[in-house]
Formats: sequence, structure tokens, C-alpha cells
Amino acid sequence: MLAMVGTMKSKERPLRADARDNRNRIIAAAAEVFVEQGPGAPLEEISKRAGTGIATLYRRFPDRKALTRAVALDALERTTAEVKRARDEEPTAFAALARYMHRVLDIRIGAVFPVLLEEIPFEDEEIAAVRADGIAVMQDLVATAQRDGDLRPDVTHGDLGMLLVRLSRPLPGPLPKELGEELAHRHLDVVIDGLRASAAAPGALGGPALTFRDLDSMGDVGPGESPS
Amino acid sequence: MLAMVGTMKSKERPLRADARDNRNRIIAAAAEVFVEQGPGAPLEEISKRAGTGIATLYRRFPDRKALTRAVALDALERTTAEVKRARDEEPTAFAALARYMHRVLDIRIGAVFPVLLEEIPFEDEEIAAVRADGIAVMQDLVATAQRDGDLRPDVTHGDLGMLLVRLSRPLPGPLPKELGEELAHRHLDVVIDGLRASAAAPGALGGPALTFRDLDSMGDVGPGESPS
DNA sequence: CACCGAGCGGAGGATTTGTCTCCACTTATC
DNA sequence: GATAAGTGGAGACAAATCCTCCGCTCGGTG
Repeated sequence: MLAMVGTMKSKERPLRADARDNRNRIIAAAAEVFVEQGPGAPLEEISKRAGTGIATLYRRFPDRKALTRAVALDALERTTAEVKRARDEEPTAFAALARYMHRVLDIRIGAVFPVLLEEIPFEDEEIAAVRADGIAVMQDLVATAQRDGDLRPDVTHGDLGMLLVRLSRPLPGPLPKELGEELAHRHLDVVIDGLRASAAAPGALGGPALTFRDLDSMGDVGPGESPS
Repeated sequence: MLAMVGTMKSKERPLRADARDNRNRIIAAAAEVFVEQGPGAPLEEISKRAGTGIATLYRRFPDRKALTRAVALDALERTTAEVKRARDEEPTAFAALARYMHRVLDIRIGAVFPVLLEEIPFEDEEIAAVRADGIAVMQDLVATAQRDGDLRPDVTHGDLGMLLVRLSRPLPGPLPKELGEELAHRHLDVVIDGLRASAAAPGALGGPALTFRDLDSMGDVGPGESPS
């Protein structure tokens, strides 16, 4: 259940083994807590869940932004790895997409990233790079699945991503976390059935067919993208 | 016990006209804010959005719980009215469900209620009554649509409700509220296509097939409901 | 059209909640 | 076993939020 992170910054003094474990545990805990409570969640809650003291968190991540960034990077690296693995191992593009979507729910990261988007500078190069990488693969899969006639032609990879976000976020209310996750998979199955080309109702989908690139330029304007 | 919050004429002195407007505006604003920021949102934000002073809010609702309850009740009354109207006006049960689901997104209440569930006593009779009423209608529609062969047989009304909640909640991230709502409808169309009997993939859906009644008894246990 | 009390707004003190530092103690690593 | 990296948690500081109090406004009625 863990992340290998921060292994790439080789110029810095390597962390002592136990310290590195702590760092990873903090990132994992932060991801959880951010999903549950939003990106403004108390850092103390995070350190507690990671089983470390608050000081350890602050030592490793000077401020909230640094932690946020680390979590986002970790999430991106994992999803990207997953989408590639699915692409390489599944027989069809549609199957790869379906598997990838289920995996994203398992890892529970689909929900983290967009939350953090509000907090992270888009200009961050390292983040932008991993992100672009993952998006490209997904876009390919979508195009291929559509060419294969498996995926309905009126959806974009942006739709898949956002649907995933919606399914990833924990349901409010009284039901136990674990049950909630099972339900997410159940509902994803419904969605996947709705994504098949054969399921599409006569007319095309209404609403804007956004891509992730559109999201990047949000904040300025929402230019009317007419889907067809 | 307790004063019932007087939407309906009770024995209490009727509110002055302007005061009643304010009251309604506060409830509407609270619904919005609770959806966006969670049930712990600052009350001052709510009063501001309602265009009243904070004192007015406190005068009308002695504490957070009273406000929360009023919002929940209002939300329930509206959804119940919507589901009935859809049932009476649409030609088929499936069409009624589809229309109702879109309406719920418009009204933006699907997202409010479950959030508030965490805060409201289930024992509250007035709430329980309206809720049971709405659920019964929906349950009927589901059964009928399944008998008609339009709705896939492996979903429950609980699934529809939860799917609705997922679609209702605002997406995190930078995209403008209005756009987010259009997308919700777009994605709901995908879901609806996935709910058609004709869309169901070979196997049955995995995961627990919960009903709303199951949700009521949450908190104690999660008895494994095996759907297959 | 004048009166009067229901209703109003918002400043501000009390309180809760969260941030971040400091320092004496612990423990990997050589 | 020496030593510097790493640790935890109390607590000073700051921010957010709650909720009350009180002088003014204005809808509704005669």
C-alpha cells in the first residue's frame, strides 16, 4: 500500500531508512485525509493517522503546499503507472479502460488529485510532465476504443476522468467506508455499461465535451464548446 | 417535543411577510453552502449569501441543528414532490425515473440530504414521514420500470439514490459552477444509458444491493447482503 | 398616515480550532 | 558505543467561528 516517492531527488542527502518510511506514511495518510476532509484538513490529523508526531510532518514538509504537492505527485505517478499497465495487459482498449477505472477506485486517488488542483501551481514542471504522460495514454485508449466501436463516440477522456472523480469521492452519510468502496465499484459497473457504444441512446450527449486540456485553461473563461 | 419549524401553519404567531422571505432565503442559502462546504460551514457565510444579517439567522434558527433540520425537511419535500410529478406526467416508469433524476440535479438537493444525515436525528418523525413517502414512490417506479423491461433488474432504488448523490455533489477543482452543472447532466445521461436493461453486461452487478432501509440501520452493523 | 412592536444588522467578546516552533530524548548507522 | 539524524508533543501565537446585545427600520394596521 505504499508509495515510492521522492526517490528521484538524488542530489539531496538520502533520508535515514526510518525517516523515509515516515515520509511515505505521511503522504499516504495525507491522501486519505484530504479525500475525506478536503485540502484544508488539519495537519495534525494527518500526522496522527500516519502514526508520527506533528513535528515530523513539519520537518519533512515545511508548509501545507509542500505536502499537497507531494501527495499530488504521488497520486499522478500511480495512476499513470496503472493506465500503462492496463494498456499493456488487456486485450482491448475498452477492457483496459474498464480495468483502469476500477483500479483507480481501489487506489482511491482519483478523488485526491482534483481536490489538490485547487492548491497546486499548474506551472510546476514535474507535475505537469507526469500528468501529461498519463493523459496521453488515456486519450489513446479512448480513441482506440472508439475506433474499435466499443466505446460510445460522444464521450471524451475528460468525461471518464470526471466520472471517476465522482465515483471516487466517499459518499457522505453513515455507511461504513468499506461498504462505500464496494458500492463505488458496483456503480462504476453501471457507468461502464453506459459507456459502451451499444448503450448510447439515440441522440448525442448534451453538455460540454471537455478535455483535460480545457480544465487547464479554466479560471479565465468557459468558452462554449459545442459537442456536435 | 419541540417546536416544529413552521413552514406549515402551526399554532405559532405567523411571521411577518418580510421575515418569512428571509427565512426562506436563509434555507435556500444554507442548502447551497452546505453542499459546497459541508455541514459545518460557517453560519455567517450562509446569512451573507441570503442577504441578511447573522442575527436574523440566529433569531430564526436557535442553533445549527435547527437550521440543518429545516434544510433537510425542505429538500425532502421538494424531491418528493418532484418524483410524484414525474410519475404522474411521464408515459413510462423509466422515463419518469430519468426525468426525476435530472430534476434532482437541477434542484441541487440530492447532494444536501445525505450530508445532513450525519447531523440529523433519524427519529425525527416529520422527517421520517416525508422521506418514507418519497422513497415509496421511487421504489414503485423502479419495480414498474423493471417489470416493463426498461430498467435493468439488478439495481435497486438505493443505487439510483446514491448515483444521484454522486452526480449532485459539485466537482472539486477549478471549473465554474455553471459548467459543472451542465456536466452533471451530461454524465447523468451516461448513467441512465447504463441503467437500461438493454445495456446490462452479461454478469450481474457485484457489490451489495442496498436499499434506503439498509441505510437507516447503518451504524450498527453491515449485514452482508449478497445480491447474486 | 401615524404609530409601534416585530424584525433587522453588525460590532465584538468568548471560545474553539489550527499552525508551527522549540528542545530534551531516542535510535539508525558506521 | 559515538554521534548526528530523527523524533514527539507541549504550548505560544493566530485565525476562524460562535452567538449576544442593542439601537434602528419598516411592515401592517387602525
